[in-house]
Amino acid sequence: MPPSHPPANSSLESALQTLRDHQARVTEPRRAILTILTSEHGPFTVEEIYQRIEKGVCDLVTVYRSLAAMEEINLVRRCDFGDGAYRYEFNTGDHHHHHIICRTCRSVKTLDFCVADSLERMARQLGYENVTHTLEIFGVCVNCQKKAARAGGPNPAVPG
Amino acid sequence: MPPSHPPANSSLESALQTLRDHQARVTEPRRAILTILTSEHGPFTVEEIYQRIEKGVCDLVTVYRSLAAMEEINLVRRCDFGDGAYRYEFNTGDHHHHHIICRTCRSVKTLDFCVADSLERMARQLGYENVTHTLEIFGVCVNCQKKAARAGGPNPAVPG
DNA sequence: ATATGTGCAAATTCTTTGCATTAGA
DNA sequence: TCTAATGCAAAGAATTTGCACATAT
Repeated sequence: MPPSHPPANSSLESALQTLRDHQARVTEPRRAILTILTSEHGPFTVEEIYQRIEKGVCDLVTVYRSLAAMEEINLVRRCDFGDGAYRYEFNTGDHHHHHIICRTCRSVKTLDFCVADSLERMARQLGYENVTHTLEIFGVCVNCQKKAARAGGPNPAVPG
Repeated sequence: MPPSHPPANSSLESALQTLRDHQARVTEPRRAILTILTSEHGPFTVEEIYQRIEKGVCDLVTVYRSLAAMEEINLVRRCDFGDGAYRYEFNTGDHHHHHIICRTCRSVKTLDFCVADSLERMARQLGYENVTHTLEIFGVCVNCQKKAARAGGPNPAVPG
């Protein structure tokens, strides 16, 4: 018999604890947001998170405010895919990773390591403190390449 | 090979030529924008570029549209410092570089090399095409550290 | 001559703020 | 209790769009 199961969602639990540790309150909206971010992976826009929350639980503005508060205590990380809307993802400790974003379908692949640590180190050597970085990679994924090929081939064939 | 063009303000001239090569027209606003971007270094917000242009030469909207057109043909590069406004800089060929942005005073230092080429290569190996990336480093510069120390350092040092 | 670029005004989109009310600790 | 968090409405900021007019090629 399993004695005491590790909590079904330990990330969620420790996230809630992190809130408490920072004298931030554990409210229903925050719990809902963190439930989403600790289970589904991949950065979401504020709107996307909002739509995943059961209707009526909270306002869109609350999602904005909660995420801002969570970013401040490093519970979540804000990503910028350069399309005008910030995205948030759960911050799994200091295990840094990065994304490859498909420029066409906006799908996201996660790269589980980081090449920029050396850059951060250099920034520190230049005298900077509190160094962080953002790095995103963009491209067109295989699927979208295929679709494009099927649709309008490499030669649009404009008649003379 | 065309005969060697005299490199007067070579960056500006070749930028204008790039416009022509893409059947984009060389207008006064565009010339003004490129003059700024090829002489002053460091990415500027649209507003900053606009304010550097002699008053009356063009509308703010034209700066937006011109920069968008120029980005499409890779004449300029768009940077994102995560503060809500995009920034543009002249794209010096494929010689990639990156920035260290001071989180406090927003000053920018340029790093003349790039560590992310390997990441791009990997993205290509994963099947992605047309791969690019964005990478920015954030920190607090030496000056701002000093100011902070002078102002309200870790120990307010009440005399007596 | 004609497609391309521009100005002006208004619309869109994402995000933030003010303030009265609610609810965690 | 008592401060932090929320809802609602409205403001704000950056960017985009529509359309008549101007202009580079």
